[in-house]
Amino acid sequence: MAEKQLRRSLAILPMSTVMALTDLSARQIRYYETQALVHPARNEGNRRRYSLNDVDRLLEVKDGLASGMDFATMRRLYAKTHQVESTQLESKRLSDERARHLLEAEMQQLAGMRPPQSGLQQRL
DNA sequence: GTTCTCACA
DNA sequence: TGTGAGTA
Repeated sequence: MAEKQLRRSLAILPMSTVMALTDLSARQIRYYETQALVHPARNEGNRRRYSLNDVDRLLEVKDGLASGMDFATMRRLYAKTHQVESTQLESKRLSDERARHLLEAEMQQLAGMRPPQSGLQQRL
């Protein structure tokens, strides 16, 4: 099972693939990196290589931004996400889906959007 | 051909 | 955030 988590972290996707998967421009993807929102690996030729987790993160950043969140907020949010994922791996108590909903709920709250008792929050 | 960094009539 | 320049 740690196998799946490991594969998701393999940085093998080139910029073109990530662009297609996220519908973001190369410019935006690189910019988010300067904002410490994603940390792609580099190959021998200094080309960025993204993992499935990176793509996932980029997608989260995308709608986080759409919800009016700023980079600082998302950075803080991801620091928590790491804790959530670690806990998940250690205790095996949370499924990937559940962790994702947790993240989304937090995004909503931090963004000061919908009240915490609506939608996502209830399904947790 | 693709991606990288840097810079901005 | 887009785009063009000059590379690797």
